[in-house]
Order: sequence, then C-alpha cells, then structure tokens
Amino acid sequence: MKPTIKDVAKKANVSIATVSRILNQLPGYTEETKRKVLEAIEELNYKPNALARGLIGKKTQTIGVLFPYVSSMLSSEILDGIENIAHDRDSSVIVCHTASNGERTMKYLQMLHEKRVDGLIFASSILTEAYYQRMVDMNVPVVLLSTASSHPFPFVKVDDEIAAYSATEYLIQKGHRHIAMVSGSSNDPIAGIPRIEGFKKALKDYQLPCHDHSIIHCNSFGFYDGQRVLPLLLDKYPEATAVFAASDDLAMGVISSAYQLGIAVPQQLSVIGYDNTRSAEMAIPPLTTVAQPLVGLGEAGASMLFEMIDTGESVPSKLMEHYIVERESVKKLE
Amino acid sequence: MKPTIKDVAKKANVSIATVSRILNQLPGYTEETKRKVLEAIEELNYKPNALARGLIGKKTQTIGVLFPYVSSMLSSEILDGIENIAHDRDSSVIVCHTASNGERTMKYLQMLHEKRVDGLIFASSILTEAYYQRMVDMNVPVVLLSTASSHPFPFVKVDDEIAAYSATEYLIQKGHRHIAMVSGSSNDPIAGIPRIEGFKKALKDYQLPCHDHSIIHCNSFGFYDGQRVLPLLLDKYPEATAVFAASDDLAMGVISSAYQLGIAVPQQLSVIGYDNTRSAEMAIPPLTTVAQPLVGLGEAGASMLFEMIDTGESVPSKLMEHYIVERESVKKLE
DNA sequence: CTGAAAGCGCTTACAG
DNA sequence: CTGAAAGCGCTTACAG
Repeated sequence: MKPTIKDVAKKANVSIATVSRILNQLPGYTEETKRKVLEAIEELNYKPNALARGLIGKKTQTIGVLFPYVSSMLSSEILDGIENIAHDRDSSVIVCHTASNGERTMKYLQMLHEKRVDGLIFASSILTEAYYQRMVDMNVPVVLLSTASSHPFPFVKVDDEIAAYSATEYLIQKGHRHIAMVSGSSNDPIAGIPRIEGFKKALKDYQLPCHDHSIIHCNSFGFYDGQRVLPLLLDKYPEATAVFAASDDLAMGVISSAYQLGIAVPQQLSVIGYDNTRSAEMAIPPLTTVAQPLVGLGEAGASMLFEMIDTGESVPSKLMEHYIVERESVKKLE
Repeated sequence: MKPTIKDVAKKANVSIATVSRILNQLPGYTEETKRKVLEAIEELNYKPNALARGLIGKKTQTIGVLFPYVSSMLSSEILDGIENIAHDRDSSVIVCHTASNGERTMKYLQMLHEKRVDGLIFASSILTEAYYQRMVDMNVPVVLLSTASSHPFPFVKVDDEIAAYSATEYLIQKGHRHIAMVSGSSNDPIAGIPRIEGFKKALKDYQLPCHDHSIIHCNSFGFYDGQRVLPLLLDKYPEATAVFAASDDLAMGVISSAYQLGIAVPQQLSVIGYDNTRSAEMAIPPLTTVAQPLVGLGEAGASMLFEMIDTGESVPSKLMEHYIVERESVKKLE
C-alpha cells in the first residue's frame, strides 16, 4: 500500500519523529540524516497524509467558498482571484454552489464544518440569521465578499451606491438629461437598493427629473430581463436618451432589444452597464460600464481571510474602487 | 473546545463505538439508546470530524478538478455540472486553476494527493506524460473531460471533428460556397487539429474549394484573436461569404471586427461559432453556433468518476452529442 | 541530534 | 445490543 512515515523511517534507519522534523523543516538533525531521509522519501515516493496532519490540530490548508451561482462570469472571475491567493498560500479551495437555496447552503456549511476548513468566503448573497449562526458554530474566520451585513464579519466589496452614482453622473456629464435605469432585482438590499439610491441621488444633485417611470424594476440581473424590459421602458419614457443598467448582462439585454427594435446604440440610445464582466468588451458596440475589480475582489477577500487565519484576529472591512471603463455604448450629446 | 465523539458518548452514557454505529447507520442498538445519543449530539452541537474519518481509510468525499482557466465561461459551466453531481453525492469539489502551467499542475496534483481526494477530473488540457505518471501514483480514478489521450483513462467529450464537420455542412446547406475558417490554436491536438480536419472534410465531401488561405490560424481561442484576424482573412479571401470560427469567443471577435469594418453580419458575412457559451445568445446578432452540452459534460464526467470510485473499475469513454443552435448570424444564400 | 510515547477523533473487528 | 482496544498516519512535548 501507500508508504507512510513509518516506512520512510525504517528505510532511513531513523525514528518517525526525525522524519517528521525534516518534513516540517524543524530543527534537530544533521545534514547526513536529512540526506538519508530525503533519499528514502524519494525512493518510496512518499507523500505525507494531509488528513493525519490536519487531525493533529494543525490547519487543513483548505478554505470554503460559497457562491450563489458558480457559472456566472462574475463568480468565475472572483473565484479566479481567490484561487490565485489560495495557491500562493498552498491552500485548496472547495467551491460550493448554493443556487441561493437556504437548505442547500446549510448543507454545504455542515460539510465544510465536518471537513474542518480553515475559513470561509461567503460571496454575493444575503447572510441570513441561520447561516450566521452556523458560521459562528464553526468557529473559523469568515469574510463576506460583494455583500455585507450587520453581523460582525468583515466584508470586501465596492460601494454600490457610489458606483451607481458615478455611472449616472458619467451619463450626465456626457450631456444626457433624460436618463432611465434598469434596476435588476430592486428589492435586493445589497445590489438592488443601493444602486437605485445612487442613481436617484445623482439625478437629484444635478437637478434632473426622476419620475416613477425613470426606473424599471426587474426580477433579476440577467440578460433576458434587460431584453424584456426595454420596450416597456421606452413606452413610458420615450424621451430617454440614456439608460443605466444595474449589470452588464442587463445592459447587453437592453442593447439586444434595441437592436431588434431598430434603435441604434449609442446614436439613438446610450447605455452604461455595471460590473465589467468579460462580455462587456465583447458587446457590440463595446459596452461602457462601471467596473468592479472582480479578480481584485477575490484576491482581497482571500488575503483578508488568510490574514485572519494567521493572526486569529479580525481585519477591517474593505471598500474597493470602482472605475468607469469607457467604450462605445455612450454618445456625447452636444 | 469542539465536542468529539467522546463527549457525546459520555453525555449519552454509552461507548464511542455505539455512537459511531448510530452516526453511520450501522445496526446494533436499541431505539432507546439511539434516542439518547441523538439527543446528546443535538445538545452538544456535535459535528463529526471528516479528517478522522478519512484517516481510517474511508473515502474523503472530495474530488479534485483541474482546469486550465477557471474564469472562462466554458470552465464555469462545466464546473457547474460537476458540482451538481458532487453535491448529490455529498462530496466536495476542490478546483484547481492550472493556467496551463506544467509546474503549477504538478504542484496541484501533489496537493490533491496529500489530501487524499477520492478521484480527479482533468479538463480541457493535454495530458502530459508527467501528469499521467503522477496520477498513476495517486492511485485514484481519473476521468478526462473535453480532452483525450492514449493513456488508459476514460474521457468524456464531444467529437470535435464531427462537430466541426456539422458546422461547415450547415453553412454549405445554407448556400455558402466560399467558406473560411478561423481555427484557434491550430496545433492543439484536442481542440485545434480535429476541428480543422472536420472543416476540410466537409468542404471536400461537398467538392468545395479549400485553399491555404481558407483557414487562418491563431494562437488562442480568444476574442482578440478573432478580432485581429478577420481583416487578414478577408484580405486573402475576399470572396468568402461565411466563416466558421472554432470557438464562440473567436466568433464574437470576428463579428466585432466586422462591425468595425462596416461589414454587416449576417447580410454580408455569415458567422457560425463553436461551444454555445452563454455569450453566444447575448451577441449581436445572436450567434448561431454548434453547441457543446457544457453542463452535461460536467455532469457526465462527474457521474463517470463517481461510478469508478464506487465500483473500483474503469468505465467506458463517452462521446456527447453536439447540436446546432440556430440564431441569427448566418444568412441563407439564394 | 534523536527516539519512545501519547494523542488527534474516529472506525472496526473481536469478545461478551 | 454493547464496550474495550487497536489502529489510521501523523505531530509534539519530554527525556536523554
């Protein structure tokens, strides 16, 4: 069977304690013994058993990440960032796809608990009381990513309200006076409401009108909602010259719908998105959007988590900078 | 500290063996003891330690998945499928992002070995001799996903040559006679060469010309290559009325370039892609493409892996069906 | 510099 | 039906 530390010890003619020391770069052996042991390891093709190691109480070198959807561009770029940092730290990442399902999330939490992960990243969902309790039970560091809560876990995200404000302001500075918004899930306390507030605030600060029909509410942040909703929007607010979509997918839906309606973007209608996912640059026309540093969010979240794991203390929350990526979907009005 | 099986045993006034039996639904206790034990578990909020369990030699309920890029639409949909099946099986998935880097891949393999994963899915990369050796050392089932090799691991993929043939044939049936191909990484033995062969074969079967300049070779399957390459293609092959792009990203690049060149798709140039990633439906015009069942590939690969884990025997390789998704990027020529 | 031994939290024969 | 004990593969004081 697979060689164990005993086999190595026997082959090298030392005790398992010595092998362990060498494996863990602890002091206490001569160069000569080290050589012998390394040689035995090599010959036997020995690989230490991480389970046994973890059992002793050391870390498992594994973190868990919970995403509502693992197959969205958003999640996958964030995951990319997390994975990069974890790799630098010789840690593995277990991904969990919750489908925004409470029961499923609880089950994942249980699994991650049993596997004794060193920490948790909880991304892009609302932290319920039940999740919170379970996480407290686990007694490991957790960081919230692209979400926030009143519970005492640090988060990393961009300021949605300010970012939405920026997007709207950008449109205003390009000369637009009749601006509409496609809001996404408008009752979502994380990604819905704050973006709407930012939009409203910008309009107000610039003394521009914000009617009821300036904002059209959807049930999701997805492409099809954007597509579905543009005709309705234009019907109620035909003077609109620009729309701020609360996600890139929504924006792509809007552009797609405009295309079908024979409305030229940006000549007749300007569109700005939110996220700067990979698809924004592939859009026709290339989509102007307010960028979230997605990979950066993942990296920051993972770094924060590892710091907590190392120090045993919490870290401050972090707001990441958004920025406007100018492409070709917004026209400057003279 | 965290309660262990001992604490539960003490509280319920039984031995740890009995607790273990109840935990694992083995026979050998009265309803009454079971009740007591369950109660103790509940009160102590006891969670079994998966590390200790795994150490005994039982499975770790964890599989490892290796992707070249974790943040591509392709990978993330495949991962979605894998994760679904793993969840049904109460298993976790560790994702590894190899960046197509040999050293990094070897390191991941080492980590996964140390963590004693129950099996491996190796996706979308070429299985080198070194990887193969390491995997054999690990002595766990592995399945190849969207790739194949002469080594004796089962694979699941679509038949690239036939799928490419279908795409080309589709264009021919739409009346196109001058068809070009944007090939992606043309020396890639998995996704490069077979698609080129399929393209050539279709042209030949229908007695259509295939010149040197009918195929333009890229270094990747990415958007920017498609974008960069269209002008070159058209320069050498101006009569082309349709192009088969070896990936959706490539196709989006072609469409984007056409847009900038003032060439209308599909009126002046038809484009068919390959993959049917999420972005295909968001393209303008919506992209006709030959679909790989991405989530299905992930599910099939994971199912095969778990079957191997359960039975200890290999399973047959599997070719998944591709199919053409007709959208609006191909024009019928009269 | 080195080893014997206890212990991490479980499961699994074995014996009763 | 139930428990004592060995053992999974390591790490960590402790003693020399």
